[in-house]
Amino acid sequence: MRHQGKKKATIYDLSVLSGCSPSTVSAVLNGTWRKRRIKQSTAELIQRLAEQHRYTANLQARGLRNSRSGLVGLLLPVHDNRYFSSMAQTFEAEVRSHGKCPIVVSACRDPREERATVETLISYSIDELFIAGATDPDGIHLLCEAAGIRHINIDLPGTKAPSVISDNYEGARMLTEAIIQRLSATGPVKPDQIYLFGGRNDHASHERIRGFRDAQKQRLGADPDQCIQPTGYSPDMSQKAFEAFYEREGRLPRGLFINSSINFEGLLRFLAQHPHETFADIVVGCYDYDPFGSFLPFPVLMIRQDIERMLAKAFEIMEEPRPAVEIHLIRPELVQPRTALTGPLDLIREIDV
Amino acid sequence: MRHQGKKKATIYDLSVLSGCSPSTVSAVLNGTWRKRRIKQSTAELIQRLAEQHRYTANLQARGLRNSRSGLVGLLLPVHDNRYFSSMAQTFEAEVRSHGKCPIVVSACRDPREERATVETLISYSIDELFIAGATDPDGIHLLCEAAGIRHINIDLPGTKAPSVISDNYEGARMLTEAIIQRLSATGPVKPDQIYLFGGRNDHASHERIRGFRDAQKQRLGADPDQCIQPTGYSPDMSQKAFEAFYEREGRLPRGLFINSSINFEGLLRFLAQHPHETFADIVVGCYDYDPFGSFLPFPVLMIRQDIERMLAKAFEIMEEPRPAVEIHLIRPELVQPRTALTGPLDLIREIDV
DNA sequence: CGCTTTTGCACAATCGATGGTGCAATCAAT
DNA sequence: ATTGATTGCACCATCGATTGTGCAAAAGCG
Repeated sequence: MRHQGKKKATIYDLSVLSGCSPSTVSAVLNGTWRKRRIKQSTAELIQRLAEQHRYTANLQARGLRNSRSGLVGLLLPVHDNRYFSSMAQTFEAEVRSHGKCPIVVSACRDPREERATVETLISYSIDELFIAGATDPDGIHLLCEAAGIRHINIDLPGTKAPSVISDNYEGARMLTEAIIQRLSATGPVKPDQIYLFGGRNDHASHERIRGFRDAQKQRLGADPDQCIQPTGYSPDMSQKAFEAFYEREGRLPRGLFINSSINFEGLLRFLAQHPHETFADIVVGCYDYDPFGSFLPFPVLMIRQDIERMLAKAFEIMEEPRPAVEIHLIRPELVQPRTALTGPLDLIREIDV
Repeated sequence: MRHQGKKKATIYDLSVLSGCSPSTVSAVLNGTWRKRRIKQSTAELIQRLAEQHRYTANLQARGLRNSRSGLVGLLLPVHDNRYFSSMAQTFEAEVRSHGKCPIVVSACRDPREERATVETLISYSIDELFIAGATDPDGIHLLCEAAGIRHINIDLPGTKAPSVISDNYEGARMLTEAIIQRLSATGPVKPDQIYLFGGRNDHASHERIRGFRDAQKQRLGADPDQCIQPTGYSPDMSQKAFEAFYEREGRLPRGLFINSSINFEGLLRFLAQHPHETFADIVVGCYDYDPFGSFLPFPVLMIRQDIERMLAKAFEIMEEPRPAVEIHLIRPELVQPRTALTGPLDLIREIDV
C-alpha cells in the first residue's frame, strides 16, 4: 500500500471504501461499535481497511468534537536541571501509561509567561494540568477553573487547588542538622558559620529558611539574620553573592546551605575562579539532588525530593471526583555525600544494540 | 466581568454580542480584517468585546480548519540529563520567539515508542518536527513525509532528511588527545591504558569510536580492540562494565573516554562503591558537558556540544523551501576541568522578588 | 401470517474557526 | 440620473470525528 502522496486517510475515505457510513466507520475505529450494534464482520472489514490505508484519527477533529484532547500538561519553571528534568521524565511515563499524551512546557518562572503558556494549553483543550514550581499558582488556577480544567500544584503550593509538595521545612531541618553534624567533626560550630544562599520569595524558600533557622537556633543557639542570603533562582546572582561574601570575609562560610541545584551552579562558577584551598574544609548542603553534585571534592549533602511519590500522589488526587484543596507534604530524603541514586532513566529498558 | 461558569466564549458568542457575523468576528480576531475590508470601528468594537469576555481562540478548531496547529515538536530520547534538558530549554525559547508553541516529548530511545509518539504528534497536526537522538530517524522520516510534515534530524543523522549533528569524530579526537596530554604529565602513556566506555550501535558512537581510535593510534601508535567497551546508554550497564574491568585488572584504566553523561553516571555508581584511592590518578573525558561533572575530584575533560548553534542551524534549514538532504557538522568545544559554563538558563531574566 | 423485538446501520447536527464568494449600500464620475 | 467602482460585511461550505435519533430489514413469537 503506497502512502498516497500527501493527505491522510479520513473516516470519509474509509466510508467510501467500505461502503459504510462515516458514523459506522467512526464507531468501529474508536471502539464504541459494540455499543452501537455494528456487526462483527463489518467492524473487521473496516479495521482491515483502516490498517491498509494507515488510518490514524485526526486528534484535533476529535478534540474539537469532544472538547477534550487527550493531552495532559506539565508546566515547569525550567527544563535544564536534574530536578525538573527528572520530574518531566517521570511525568511522561505516568501519563503514557494512562494512554494519554504528555506535554511538558516551561515558563521560566515568569508569571506572565506562565499564564500565557497555560492559556495556550487551554486553547488546545488539554484535559489536565500539573503545575510545577509556578510563581503564581492561584492565577493559573483561575484560568483553569474558568476553562473547567482539572489541575494540581506540585512543588509550590497554591491556595485554591490541591497541592503536593516536598516537606521543605523538614527537609531543610534534616539538611541543616546534617551539615552541623558534619562540621562538628572538625571543631565546634558557631551559628554564624553556616549560611543559606539562594531562593526567593516563594513558599518553598520560606519553609526552607524556616527549617534552616529552627535547626540553627536549636542546635547552635542562634539564627543570625545575616546568614540568610536570598539570591533568586539564578546561578549568576548566586555566584555574585559568594564572591561578595568571599571579598568581605576572606573565605567562604564553613557550612553552606544552598537552596537549589540552580544556586549550586553559582557556587560552581565561584569555584572555577578560586583555587582548591578556598573550599578545602567546607561542607555543602544542597536542597535538590544531582548525581554529579554528590561527588564534588568536598562533602556535599543533598536533599532528594521524592518526585515519584509526589507525582503518584498528584495523579491519585487527579482521579478523585472532587479533591479537597489541601497541601500534601511528601517527605524528602537526605542523601549522603558520594551517593549515586538511581533515577527515572533506570526504568527504561535498554534496547538490544 | 465574571468568568461565566464553564464555557469559553467563541466567535459565535461575540457575533451575537456585536451584531456582526461570525466570519467578521473571526477576521477581526485573527488579524486578517484589513484584507477583508472590515471597518476600523467594527474591528475595535469586536476587539473590545473579545477582551471583556476573555475570548481566546479554540486552537483545535483553528488547527482542524487550517490543518496546521502552531505546534512545533521536539522528540528527545530522554529528558533527564543536562544535554537534552538544555536542548529542550533552548528549543522552547526559539520556538516561542517564532510565535509557535513548543512541544517536547521523549521516546526512551525505543524505535517503536518513537514512531508511536510521532504518530500522535502528527495526529495533532504539528507543523514541524525536530528529531533529536532518534534511534530510527528514517522510520520517522517516512511518517513525517507521508503526513507532509517538515522535519529535521539533530544529534543523530538520518539518510532521508537533513541533519544537524555534532562533529563527533573531531570532538572525540580532541577529547582523546586532551586525555593523552593530561596523562603524559604523570608519565608515558601506553595505548592500552585508555579505554572508551559507553555508546552503542548508533552513528554518534561510531564516529566517536573512530575519532578515539584514530587519536589513540596516531598519538600512541596503536588502538587495541579491547579498549572499546560499548555498554549501551544505561548507567547500570556502564557501572557493570567498570566493575568488571576493576575486578579483572585491580584498577581502573588511567584514561577513561566516556561516551555520554549517561554513561558517566555509571562511573559515579562505581565510585560510590570504591574509596578515593581507586581513582586518584585517573583522567576522565566525557562526551557531553555537565557543570557538576566538571568539578569532580579528578580531572574531567568534557565536550560541550554546541546546542545553540545546532538548533540555530536546524531552524535555519527549516525555513528553506526545499532543504537538501545533507549532514551539517557543528564543531563542539573542549571544556577543561573545573569549568562552569553558562547555559540557557542564563538567558532567563530574573523576576523581581 | 401478522405483530413485536432485535439487529444493523444511515442521517444529520455539532464542535469553533476560516475564507471564497456574493451582494447591498455608498460614493464618484459622466 | 445612470453607470461603475469601492466599501463593508454576511453567507455558507469546510476541516474530521462524534453521537442522538430514526428507520428498514431480519428474527422471534403465538
